[in-house]
Amino acid sequence: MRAPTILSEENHWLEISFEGDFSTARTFDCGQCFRFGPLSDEIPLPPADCKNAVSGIAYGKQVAFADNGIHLFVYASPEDFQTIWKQYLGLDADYVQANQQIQRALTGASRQHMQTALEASRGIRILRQEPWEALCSFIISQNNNIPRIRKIIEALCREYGEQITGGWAFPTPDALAGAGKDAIFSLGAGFRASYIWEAACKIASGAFSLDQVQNTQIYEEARELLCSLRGVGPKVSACALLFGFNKTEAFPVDVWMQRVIDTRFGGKLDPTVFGNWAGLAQQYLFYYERCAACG
DNA sequence: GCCCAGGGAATCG
DNA sequence: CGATTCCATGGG
Repeated sequence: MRAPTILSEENHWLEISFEGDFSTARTFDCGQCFRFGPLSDEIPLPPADCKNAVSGIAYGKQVAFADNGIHLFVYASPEDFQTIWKQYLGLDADYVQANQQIQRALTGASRQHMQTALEASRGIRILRQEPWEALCSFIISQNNNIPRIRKIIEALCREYGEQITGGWAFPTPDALAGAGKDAIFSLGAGFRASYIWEAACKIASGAFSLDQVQNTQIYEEARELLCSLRGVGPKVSACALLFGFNKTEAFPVDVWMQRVIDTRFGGKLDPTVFGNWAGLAQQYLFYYERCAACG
């Protein structure tokens, strides 16, 4: 595949050409990340033909993204684009091939539905978030709704994250271990506070290694490692692996996805038919059901 | 197996 | 409007 290319730079906005599709709106609205929203007013507007500009904080930096349906626009330095955001957005992955694999995986009515979901979701990218942020965020996400998840995460960042231009970085495991579980509870995290704090302590002390999860190539082994943490079960581990550890074969099933499986696939859907791109297929099906199908 | 644990959103009556 | 339900996981 063709490598993404910086075409121009204006007002700190980079214009990027790349292969495949990219939808800023769908990528940042499909529930995979919690720290992006409408463009902050401290950031200059992208070129006039852009829609759906978003900004947020990841990898300890404020960043913004937009697109005009043809090219992608990134508010960042060219160096950061090459070393961080290109990978973050999955522009180095072959989504053309991924979509082909997803479309060919099924037959009959199932194949037809997958096709419909893909078209409605075209341009969603699986973001490659930081492992700790993804793990912590999806621990918080359990039995919870998105506005409240965002609120808890922002409180954690404001209280325990490093201050940077435009806000606060996601707090390190060290910082949250030092905070204590009562302090995390008092930010509104509820019963998840002890899960967050225990995970932070294990990672800060070296008793648990995120690098080991990252480097474990056998999916089931990586999943078991994560599930050894309290508060991390099948759903949370799948989300963390998909969004934070670049394990694109992860296939998170929450109540919505179970409903999709029951109503659209007769109660049976084997994620392994999508090979290493099961997680992308899951995002298409999930987004279609939650956002696109219901208008 | 069953209930419970924050709390805000969604849905119901 | 108020009341109820939802949510993913672990512990009692």
